[in-house]
Order: sequence, then C-alpha cells, then structure tokens
Amino acid sequence: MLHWQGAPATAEVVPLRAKTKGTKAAHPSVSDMLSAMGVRMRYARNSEIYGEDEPAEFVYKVLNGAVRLSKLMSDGRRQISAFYLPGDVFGLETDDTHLFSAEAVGDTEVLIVKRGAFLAEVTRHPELVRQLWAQTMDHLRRAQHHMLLLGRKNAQERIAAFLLELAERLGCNGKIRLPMSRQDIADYLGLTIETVSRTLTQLERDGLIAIPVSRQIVLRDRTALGIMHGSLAA
Amino acid sequence: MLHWQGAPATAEVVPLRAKTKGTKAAHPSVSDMLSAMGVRMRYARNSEIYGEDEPAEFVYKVLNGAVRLSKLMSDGRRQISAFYLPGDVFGLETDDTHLFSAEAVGDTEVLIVKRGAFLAEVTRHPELVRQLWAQTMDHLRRAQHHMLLLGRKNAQERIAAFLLELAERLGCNGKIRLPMSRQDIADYLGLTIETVSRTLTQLERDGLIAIPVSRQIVLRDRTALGIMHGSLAA
DNA sequence: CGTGCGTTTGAGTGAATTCAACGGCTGTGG
DNA sequence: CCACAGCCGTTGAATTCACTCAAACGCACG
Repeated sequence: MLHWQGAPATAEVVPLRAKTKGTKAAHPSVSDMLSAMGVRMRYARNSEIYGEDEPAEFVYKVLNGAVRLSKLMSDGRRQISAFYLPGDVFGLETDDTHLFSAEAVGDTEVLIVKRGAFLAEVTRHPELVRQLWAQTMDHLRRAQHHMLLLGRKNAQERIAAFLLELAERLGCNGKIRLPMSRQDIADYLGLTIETVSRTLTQLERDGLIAIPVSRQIVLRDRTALGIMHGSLAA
Repeated sequence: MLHWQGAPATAEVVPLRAKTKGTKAAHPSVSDMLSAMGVRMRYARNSEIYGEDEPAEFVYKVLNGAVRLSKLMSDGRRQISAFYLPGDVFGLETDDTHLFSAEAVGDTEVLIVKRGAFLAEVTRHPELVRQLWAQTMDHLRRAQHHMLLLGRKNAQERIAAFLLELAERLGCNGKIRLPMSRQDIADYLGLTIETVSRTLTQLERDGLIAIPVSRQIVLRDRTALGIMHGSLAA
C-alpha cells in the first residue's frame, strides 16, 4: 500500500513580492501580513512542501490548489489529518520541527514567509497573535470534528460528511471539483480506496449525488446527506 | 448503547480563593493566573461540567481526577475526543458555545474562572496570550496524533498507544491507575467495550502487561508496546 | 496503438461488532 | 450475616462491514 514514491520536488519561485513596505504600520490581519511579506511559490502535484521531522523554517498560505498534511507509517499506511484549501495558513507549530509532512495535492501555489521573520512581526502586533491563536483553535475544532468521523462512523457517514465539509469549505453550491484523488480521500477518512469508490457509486445509485467525471461530484440531496452524517444529537 | 443517564450534577464550591491580589503585576504563567483567580469546584463521578451547545462561560483547570470531552450522537454512539488530566486547562474555544460536553470521569476537582474575566486579564499580558496559543497548538498536536490511532490502526495498536500515552501523561513509571472505565476507553479509541476488554486480556496473556485489578495496569514490556503502536516511519 | 495511472467492480476473507450470558465486586436491606 | 440487586467487566458465538486480493475498465499521453 505504498503510495507515490515521492515525486520530484519541483518547486519554483515565481515572482518576488514587495518586501515590508517602509512603514511599520500595523497589519490589520495575518492574511495581509503574509501577502506583504510572502514569496509566491509553485509546487507540482504530489511534491513535498516539507517533510516529517524537518525543521519548521517557514509559514505558508495556500493561494490555489490544495495541500495535504499527512503521516506515513513504516508499513505504508498513511493518515491524512487535514487538507488545506485556498486561504488557509499552515506550517506553524509549537515545536520547531514538523510532525507531519505537507504535500501539494494538485499543482499548487502558496505564499511562504520565513518563520523567524513572521514570528518577529507577529509579536510586534498583539492583535495578530490573537488572530493566529483563533486560527489554531479553529484547526483544533476541525480536528475534533474529524475525530468524530474516524471514531465510530461507517463508510457512508464518512463520505457524506466529507462531501458536505468540502462543499462548504470550497464555497461551491453543490458542484464539487475534487482537488484530491480517491487514495487521498481514503487516507483522510480512514478507509481503503476500494471502499471509497464503492460508497460513492452506491450514493450515486441512491440518487444522493452524481459523478459526471470521477473528479467532480454533484450533491443532489444535501438533506439526505446531512441526515446520514448528522446523526449527532444536540 | 446509551450510557449513563446523566448522573445528578452534584457540583459544589469548596473554598474561595483570594481574588486578584491588589497589584496588577504580570502573571508569570497561565497556571499561576488561574490559581490566583480561580474558584475550586468539586464534581462527582460522571457529572456534567458543561454540555454541548451550552454557552462557554468559564475556563477550567483540572486539579485532580480526570475530565472527558465527548460528543453524543442521536443513536447513542459516543466519541471522546480527549481526556484532561491534572494540570490541563480546558473549556476555551473560539466560539462562545461549547461544541463538546465535558464530564468528570471520576470524582474530580477543578479550578474555574469566568471566561470574560479570564480573557480580560489575559489580554493585558501578551505573554499569556502566547502561552495560551502554545497550549492550543499542543492540544491540536495531540488531536492530530489521536487521528492516527482512529484512522488506520487495529485494536491492539490503539490499546498499546493509549496505555503508553496515559503512562507518560500521568508520569507514572509503568503502574497505571486508570481513572476511566472500559466504556470510556472504548469511546476514546473508537472501539467497543468488548474489544477493549478482549484486547487487554490478550496483551496480558502475551505478557506485555499485567492487570492485577481492572482499574490498574502494569506495563511489563514497554518496548514491545512501543513497537506495536510505533509503526510510524520517520 | 500501446503504456501507465487512477478508478471501478467482483469474490472471498477477516477483524471487530453485535447479541447474549456469565462472573465478580459493592452496597443495601432484611 | 446472608441475600439480592446493580454495575462493571469478561467471555463466547454468530454476524457484518470493510478489507484484501484480483481483474478489468477508462482515460490521457507519448
């Protein structure tokens, strides 16, 4: 079950954004600050952005494409703990060593900033620290939500939840263009690729979704999907 | 599979710690600040500290005992996303509504502080914000680690990982006094109570652990346990 | 037109679940 | 002191859902 043999890390710098513009005026948001300080980089499909146990040198923000945060076990099993979509900031951890690796799901562009410079700038603006804290809490919330899936849900419930989550995060009304492969979905949901495939075709047979092409999914009955996954009580 | 029918929420205030002592001197740590501002409360076994969808009014720190953070599905399935042990701070989220409920695992004492007062005080000391941010990152790290278990590990690996994690967090050298029931363990690891029981007795037969009484577990072969759970590659 | 990759589908297996019964401990009350 | 109930944990037998192994399909690309 060993997946990709580490596609060549084809990453190239594209332009060179203007550096911190003279004035040390407060940055209204983390996003703005990254835009001001960041360098745009392009990563090819399946290339590694950083690896497990590597020193955490940079902070990243997804511009387009998608990034997966994953960990590989010695026997080839892989767990993807999160997908980062455009707008998401990632790569920041307490440790200065990454515990998971980050890879580009498809061809992906990110902004990168030196961790040291980033933290120095952030520290200067208490508001930014609060924002980053809030962001981390949000990631934690998402991780906790994901545990619900992984813990005690069957394949249908996982897939349903996944599709609804993705539709919401991509902000698309029912027509999802999947950035990731079936294998990625499987490793995210704790299933095998075969089970993901079977479950999707079953959902299509039941009329809850349509799959015009494999990387595109149309939510036909969001209510029904919500009911299957939303077996959460108040 | 509906567990406890909500034991009476027997919570009582014990003493009344000194309020913010005159001077607004910087608090060196979040822990100190909670100790200074907090009120000691006692919660009986299985009583609810706060419930899902309740407004987040307080911040808590475990003094002794243990707390579980859980969510219940309408059909009775339960997922425990974390256990909080003495020293852990919990109850702080971006939302001002709790997404999970928190219950005392055994008889438990916690310090509680009004969320508003807490945040006001924290905001006054940038260092505290950084500390809390680091704490949240740590919780995130733990959540991600937990996902590895829930995603693609078998029962033995989950139990082994759980025992090692608990031994480390409790700081006990091999002799674990379990604060929680088998059902709690099952709901934390995404297994059934029967599977937990069977797996534990199997590990005992194999000589990796000893179970003098059900709530006490002795790690006999940590290396072997580490190998089973540690099938993580570098 | 073949090759390679990602996806789908089928058949058989297996690990964990479900259903069910039993054992041990604790506290209560006769 | 014993009897009994209630809870928690263990054990057994049968079932099931997702997994493994295997093959075929479709599509893109050289």
